Parts: sequence; C-alpha cells; structure tokens
Amino acid sequence: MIFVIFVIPLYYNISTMGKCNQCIIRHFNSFKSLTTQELTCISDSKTELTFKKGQVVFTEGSTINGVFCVKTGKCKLSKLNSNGKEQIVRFMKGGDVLGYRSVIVNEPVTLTVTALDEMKACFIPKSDIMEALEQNPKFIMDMMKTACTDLKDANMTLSKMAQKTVKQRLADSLLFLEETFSTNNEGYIDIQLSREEISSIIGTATESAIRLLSELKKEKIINLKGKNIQILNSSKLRNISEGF
Amino acid sequence: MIFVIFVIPLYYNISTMGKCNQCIIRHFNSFKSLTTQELTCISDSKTELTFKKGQVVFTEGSTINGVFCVKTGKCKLSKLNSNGKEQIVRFMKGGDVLGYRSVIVNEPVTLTVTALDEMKACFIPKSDIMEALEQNPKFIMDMMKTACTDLKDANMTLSKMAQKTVKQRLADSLLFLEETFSTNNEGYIDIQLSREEISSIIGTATESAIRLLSELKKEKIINLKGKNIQILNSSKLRNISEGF
DNA sequence: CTTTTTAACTGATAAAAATCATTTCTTGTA
DNA sequence: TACAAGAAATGATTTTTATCAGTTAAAAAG
Repeated sequence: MIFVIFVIPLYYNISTMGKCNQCIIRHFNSFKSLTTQELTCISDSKTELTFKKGQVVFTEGSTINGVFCVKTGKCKLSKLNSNGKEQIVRFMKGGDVLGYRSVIVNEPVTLTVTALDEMKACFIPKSDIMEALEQNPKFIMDMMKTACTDLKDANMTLSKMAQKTVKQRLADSLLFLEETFSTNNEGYIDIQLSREEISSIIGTATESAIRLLSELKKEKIINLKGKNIQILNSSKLRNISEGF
Repeated sequence: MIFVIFVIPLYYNISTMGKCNQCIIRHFNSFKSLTTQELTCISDSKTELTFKKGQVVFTEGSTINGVFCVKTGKCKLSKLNSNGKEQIVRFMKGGDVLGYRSVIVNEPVTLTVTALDEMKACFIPKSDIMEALEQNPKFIMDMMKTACTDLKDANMTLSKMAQKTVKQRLADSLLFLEETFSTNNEGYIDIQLSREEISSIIGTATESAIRLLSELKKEKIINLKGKNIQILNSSKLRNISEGF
C-alpha cells in the first residue's frame, strides 16, 4: 500500500518540498506515525541539507543535536579501526533516519557517515524528536521496531563476517548491494563504490577484493565496467556465498 | 545507587523470590521503570524457569510468546551458519532480558539461546510486556535505550571481527569476557567455555583457538587450568588486540 | 576402578589471504 | 591534448589460518 503512495507522485521534485506533511519519504520510516501537528512543528524547525559526494555528515565521537532524515542519495556508515582501516557497517538511502541511536541514548555518535553521491537530508532537532517520542506512543513504538530490525541485521552481518571466507563475503555483499540499491536501466547495481570501499564492506585487503572481483568476472558471474557492477548469475553467486 | 540496593540483601535466596516487586534483578534492567501495579500483574502471570547447563532456551526460527528475564546464571546467543558452525553473537547474564526483539517486532527469534551453567529466568508473557510498553512511557523508553545500546555493541563487534586477525580477536575476547563476567576468588574469569565455544566467539577453527591460547600461555600473558582462564597481563593483551 | 568417549592439544601440510612491487588504466587538471 | 595523480589490476612472495592426522588428557559411563 505504501508503494501506491510512492508511485503516484514520482514527477514531484522531492528536494524542493518544504513541508514534512507533503514529504513522501516519511511514509517509508517511523515519521509516518507522526500527527499533522507534530509534522508542522518539525517542518518549522528542520533544516534541509545537501551533501556532496564524499562529504562527511558527522564523524565518530562527535555530538549531534538531532537526526537526519535522508531524502535522496546514499551514504555509508563506517568505523575507523586502530590500524587506520575503515570498516563499513551499513548503508543508508532515502527513508532512513541517521543518528537516532545517539539522540535517544544521549551519547556521541559511534559511526562516521559519508555521502556516496549527492545526498539530501532534513536535519530535525533533538528536542522535536524527543518530544514526539514522549508524546506519541505509536511513534516511539515504530522507532523501537526500527532499532530492533537494525539490531537483527547487525547480528546477522556479524555472524556472516565471522564465518565466511573473503570470497563468500564478497558474493554475499554483491547480492546485498543489488537487493538494497536495485539496478539501473543498464542492469548495473545502482551504487558506485571504489574497490577500497568494497574491501571495507567485506573486511579485506583492497587487492584481495580486486582479485576476487576479477575472478568472478572471468567466471562470467558478474560483469564489471569501471565502478559499475552487474550480477549476471545470482544463483551461482548465492551458491558461492553459502560455500557450495 | 543501584549497587547499594543490591549489596544489602545478598543473603536472600534470589531463586525463591516470587514477587517481582521484591526482585533485585529488575533494578539492573528496564523493569525498574515498571509501576508497582504493573509488577504485581507480571508477578501473577510469570513463570520461574531453571535451565541446566547446555540446555537450549529457544532455537533460531521458533516463535516465543514472551521474554525471559535472566536472574542468575549465564547463556550464549548464537547463530548456526550454512556450514554448520556456530557463531556466538553475545552473552547474557543476570539482569539481561532475552527475546525482547522478537516480541516487539512480532517475529520469530533469529538466535539460539543456550544456558552455559545453571540458569534461572522468569518467563513473562508477551501480553504483559506489550501492555506495559503501551501504558508506561518510561518503560518503553528504557527498552528503547537497551535496544540502542545492543545495536551499538553489535556494530562495534562487527567492525572488530572484520578487521582484526584471529590473535587480535582472541585477545579482545578474553578482555571482554573478564570485563563482563569478572574473576572468581582464584583470579580466573568467571565463565567456563569449551575451546570450541571460544573459537565460535572469534570465528575461527577450534585448533587455531587452542594454539593461540597455548601461545599466550607460553608468553605468560594468560594462565590456563582446564577450562579456566586467568589474565596475567592485561596491558599486553590490550596491545595485542590493538595490533602492536 | 576400568573402559569408553569426548575434548584438548600438537605437528605437518594445504589453502587462503595479506603484503609488496610493479604496471596499466582513469580521471582530473593545466 | 598532454601530463600528473590516483585508482585498479596483476604477479610474486610471505604470512596467516584451516585442515588433516594423530596423540594425550580429561570426563562420563559402566
């Protein structure tokens, strides 16, 4: 049903919408539970931001005073390790809410967020979010469910990371990326990542990631064109991921 | 302040306490936010359970109709991978609440829980939990914070798993186990794990875990006596964990 | 108290992955 | 358009880790 709502107004220019009330994106996240009054209140205090590709939204350890509701574009959430290597923990796209954990627990953020393409997001002050959480039981329940789902995903990823080989993890990540970001009209996964970033998802050396991508290409399981990746044989990829 | 409450009634036999009102454990989790009335209600419908070492509380994929509030003992939360190997995702002990994610999202559980020693827990029916969540804003906020903290920990673990070597992960895990379960009067970490379980935490072959434990023993960084592990030099262990 | 079973350990070897070195390709810029 | 800088790719080598095989030690069963 949500999709119907989305499909109809595609010809809108989302980025110029000023009122939360009219924002389609909210139907994809917990903000759908907010009342008209709450949305109006947020509309008045929110800031619309645009991040360029590679621009950092916030850095691990910093204090943020609100959440970012992603409207368009994509970003990566990563952690810098003691050896200086980046580990990508998850991706976010339109509809996702950035920084809610930090706001709710009232702690600095623990992840660094970097835009992967031109990304537009609304910054909503902490006070508005906290007030809505306190006043609106449906809203807090929805946020809670988001947190729980994120937790489940994190545990799943953890278990995969720990037990799969690099090749299995790469196969798994490619399938995940296609599922999350779909494909463009040429059939390529609709996200542009450097080889280094791919290696940061699967937690391996960049050279290893490159080598394995080339292998998969040679085996005609994927197709590579610059940073574009196309999955040619997803069932084979699934088999690799499962270790067959 | 919470600790004061705990220290005084240590001579109670916790396991025979019938009333949630009088239960000390709740001061360590979200149940501290429940009203007397809510606690009384839960008291009436809860079941007190005892699990033997090795006993399974619930299995991945099953549907549970309530949460388990752990009173004493320890358990492991794990996931079975396609290759048949277990991955331990986290541990729980007295004060922790098991299964809340499943109850809130209304989905089957995604982890298997197994007791690691004699474990006592109260089973609280879903209806009681959901009612309290809906009625008591402080309670849902506390649960939310728990979920957020669990999420942060899961992301941290994920990043560690992905970027550290097996030896680094082992060092890290030993420090974590000591921090979480403290040491007994002989100085050993107060949890008994098989070598296979240790390898399931760090995601490696059992033989590798054994070999690295022996190495650490030879280097006088740890001491081993059967399943008991004592950390002799935690700063060296920290250095290993950080890759120095 | 033995026997049986299971877990812990050790060595040898194979496989996987990281590192280092170098080349080729892209991309942005003068 | 040419050039420099960075990214991607590839080969050679080393290190790490898994697997296999076998021994020893500990725990459970009779």
